[in-house]
Amino acid sequence: MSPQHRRRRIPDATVARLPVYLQLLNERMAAGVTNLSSEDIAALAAVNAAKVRKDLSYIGTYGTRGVGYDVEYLVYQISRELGLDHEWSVVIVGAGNLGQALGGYGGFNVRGYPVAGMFDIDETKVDTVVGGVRVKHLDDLPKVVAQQQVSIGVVATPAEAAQDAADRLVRAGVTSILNFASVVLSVPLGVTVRTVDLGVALQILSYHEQRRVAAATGLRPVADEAPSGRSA
Amino acid sequence: MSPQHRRRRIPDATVARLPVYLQLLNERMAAGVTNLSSEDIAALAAVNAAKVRKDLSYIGTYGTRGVGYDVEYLVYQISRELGLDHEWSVVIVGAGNLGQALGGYGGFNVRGYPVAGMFDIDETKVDTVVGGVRVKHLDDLPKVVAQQQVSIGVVATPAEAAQDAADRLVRAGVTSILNFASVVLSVPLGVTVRTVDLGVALQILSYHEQRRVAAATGLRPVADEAPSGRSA
DNA sequence: ACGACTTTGTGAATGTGCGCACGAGCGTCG
DNA sequence: CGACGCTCGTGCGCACATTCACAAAGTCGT
Repeated sequence: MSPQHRRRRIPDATVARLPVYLQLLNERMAAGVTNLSSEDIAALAAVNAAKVRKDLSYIGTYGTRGVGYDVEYLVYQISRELGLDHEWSVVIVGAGNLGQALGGYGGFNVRGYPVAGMFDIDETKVDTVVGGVRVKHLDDLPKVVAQQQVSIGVVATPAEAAQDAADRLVRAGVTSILNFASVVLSVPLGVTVRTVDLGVALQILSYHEQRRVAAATGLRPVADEAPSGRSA
Repeated sequence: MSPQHRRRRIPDATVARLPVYLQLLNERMAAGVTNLSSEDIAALAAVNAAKVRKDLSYIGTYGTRGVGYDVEYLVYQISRELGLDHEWSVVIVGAGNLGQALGGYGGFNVRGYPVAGMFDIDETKVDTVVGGVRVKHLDDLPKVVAQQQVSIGVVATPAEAAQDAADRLVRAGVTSILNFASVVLSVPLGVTVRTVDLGVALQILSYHEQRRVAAATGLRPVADEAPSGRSA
């Protein structure tokens, strides 16, 4: 009835998939496709069609029965839901190996996340230029965050320095942190942290490898039941 | 209890947390701590204590009631369960910005994932040296994978080349893929893929930011403007 | 040696997400 | 203009995940 469909809480699992849909919809749109069914999207995203429909239903009713979804309109709606209708400046803390790669990546700007500043505590790195951005001293962080209305911070420091970096970001007013260090950051309530840890990802993979090896060498009686192979 | 505790299927959610526990246990061990209770671990990992106990119960009963867990023994058990009792060679496909950062990162070797080779299709990149590894042509991939028994591959190519890279990895015999490209890779059953997408991570964060702003400005159902938002 | 205290391990309850299956709407064709 | 076919939106049951709550099992002090 009422369009308060919006603001209804969207499940985390769905929020995690929306960017994936958005990505592939953009790609198909660039290829000239104007309409896609939930089955089509499901195939492209390697998920269940019902899941696609349910996910999309959370952001509103934008499909046409008997036809499918208008790609352009859907892209617009998902983008708006994800807050991509304007740019979100980010600051990067840590100008080491990873920080430099991120700064030079370029993917930030393209996707609507311009790098408002890059910071390091190491004097020898300050004033070097990475990806068109000059590295500033960490003490200048609060000024930049305040002036450029930055709400997202990226932690690209070594593990030892990550908590301090996070503290400084929070104190400066950042409310979302993307953390690349192998540490569990402690932040006050109301601040969102997402950790992307290479080591964790590899260890999850090696767990599966390990099981595969164990299964192949057939050493456990209890092991294999369902032949339903899991994969992505 | 019984030794067949092992090989029981461990829930995905638990597998994703074990590396985090392992990380912090290692850190505390280095700091000289020999024993930790589930409460302690829970505090360090920012999760519920009951969850810690249940997670650990999946890999066996290694705690002592009234005391807690012996850190060293627990580290050993988790490591073994994750397949970290031996090294897993990895190959990296794509020697661009990201590939170079990964190769030079060093984190691979330290954590037991030595880089067996780095590959690119671009002739100008072949034979350059990155992080102590010489880049080889992608055509040499099968040889290296076979000779060094590599089972984990890293895709660090641009999105357009990612599927081809994955296909080559699979054909060469790799069964686990860590994908950094913004694409949903299609692989045969039995191959595990984990995608780490910077764009997705940022978009999840900006979704939360977006909600925060909407909440702060008083729940406008449709806000086509970006108001200046601040939060506590 | 025993009772008080601590902390684990786990059954049961609750919460969250997934996928089937089907009704509801839209377009199309006869 | 009505019947048919396609595809969306969603209610429902199932499986997985999280949290609670407590007995079991150990330690420690006296």
